[in-house]
Amino acid sequence: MGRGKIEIKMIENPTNRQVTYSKRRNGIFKKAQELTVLCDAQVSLIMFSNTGKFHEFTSPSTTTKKIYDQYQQVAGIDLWNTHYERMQEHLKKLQEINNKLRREIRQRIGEDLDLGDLDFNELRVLEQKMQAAVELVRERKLHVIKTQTETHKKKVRNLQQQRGNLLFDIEAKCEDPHYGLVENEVGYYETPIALPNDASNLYTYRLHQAHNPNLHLGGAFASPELRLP
Amino acid sequence: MGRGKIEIKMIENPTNRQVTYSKRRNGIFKKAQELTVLCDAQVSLIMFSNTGKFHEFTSPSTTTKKIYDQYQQVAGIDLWNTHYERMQEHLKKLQEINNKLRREIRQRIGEDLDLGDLDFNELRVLEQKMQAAVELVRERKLHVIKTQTETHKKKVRNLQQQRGNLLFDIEAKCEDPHYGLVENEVGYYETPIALPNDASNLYTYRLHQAHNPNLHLGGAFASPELRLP
DNA sequence: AACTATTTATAAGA
DNA sequence: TTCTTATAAATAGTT
Repeated sequence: MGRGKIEIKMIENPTNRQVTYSKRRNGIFKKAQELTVLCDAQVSLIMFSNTGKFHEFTSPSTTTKKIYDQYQQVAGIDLWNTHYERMQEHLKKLQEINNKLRREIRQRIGEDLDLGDLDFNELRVLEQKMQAAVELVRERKLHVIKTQTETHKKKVRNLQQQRGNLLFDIEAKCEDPHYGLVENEVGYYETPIALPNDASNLYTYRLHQAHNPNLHLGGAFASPELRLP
Repeated sequence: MGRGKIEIKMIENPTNRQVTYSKRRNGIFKKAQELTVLCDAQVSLIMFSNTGKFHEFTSPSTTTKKIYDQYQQVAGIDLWNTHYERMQEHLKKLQEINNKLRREIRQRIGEDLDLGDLDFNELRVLEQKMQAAVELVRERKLHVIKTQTETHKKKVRNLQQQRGNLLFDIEAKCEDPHYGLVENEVGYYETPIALPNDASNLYTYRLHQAHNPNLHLGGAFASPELRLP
């Protein structure tokens, strides 16, 4: 269909070839488009020229992926097999590791089913390991409780010292006639300080002592009635 | 290009449509083939008729997969993203579970790093669980060793009985003047029987006794010198 | 890219 | 479907 008939073989002249490619490509795309409309078909047409240029046509009613999925269904193959299989293998391996780990845990939990195929020696070794591990956890536990206790002791010591200082201060101020006892007490003890748990009852105790005017505190206080005028 | 010009719109008559589809499909395939040869291009042409019939053309120098791989490179998309991402997620989840399991095991092994962020109470609970598990393993161990011991005891008893029978037989045959003592011994003891571990020394012992002509066995044997002529 | 002589594709009919 | 054939469409070679 042209000025002359041509043989269907590779066009040697690159320019010619490129021109022909362009013309015929358009021709095919047009035909594909017409077929799509005329016959309500779905077409996916992908082309790469020998220079690597890419062109595609896809029927408007579909997408390249849809066509591709359909293609695979019909062809009964999975073009992604390699990739997919590699992932599947990875999944399988992880799953296996997972199961082994679970079994190990179950053994260490002492589940019958998983101890079933261990012989005496294996059980002996397992028991030793577990016992050793329990010791480690126990040590850790003791370490934690020891640390905690020490921290609390320190806090208590601290508070006791604070209390001592307070008493000292109060004593000093009682000897000064300008300071009233009550004001001083309120001023000191109504400050809302957040205290650690274990020290709170100690603090409460001090408060009671301090508020009871009938108690002698370190011999420095006396009830008003007993005071010398 | 035909007896009359046609409008490019869906052919309502199904038969007509089918015929046109068939004719034009062949036309496009021919054009695709020609383009492939003339211009050294790579073409992938996939078509589904509205009745679901599938046809494809692929340039001989390539494959559908190659074309689509190229397509994805050029288009910068991954048609398999959805699928792929789902698998990736699955992998990630498995990996996470894996890590948790490993950590649990490491805790039960007593590794410092993994006990680090447990508080006293958590450690106490863990210790209790582990101790209980050790007990289970110990019980299982004892059960196994008990079963094993009983099995061995049975075997020993069995062998002792066999020995008794043998002695009885030998005694009987010694009283029979037709049987030589030596032949009998060889006949009985050279039979290569596979014996369970713990019974082998017992057997050896019997062999020694039996081969030593100077030992009295149940009073039935006498050394040749002492034998009455 | 446009032109056009010619080849090719195909619509309609058989 | 396939063949035929009149005619539309595509395009090779040219400008």
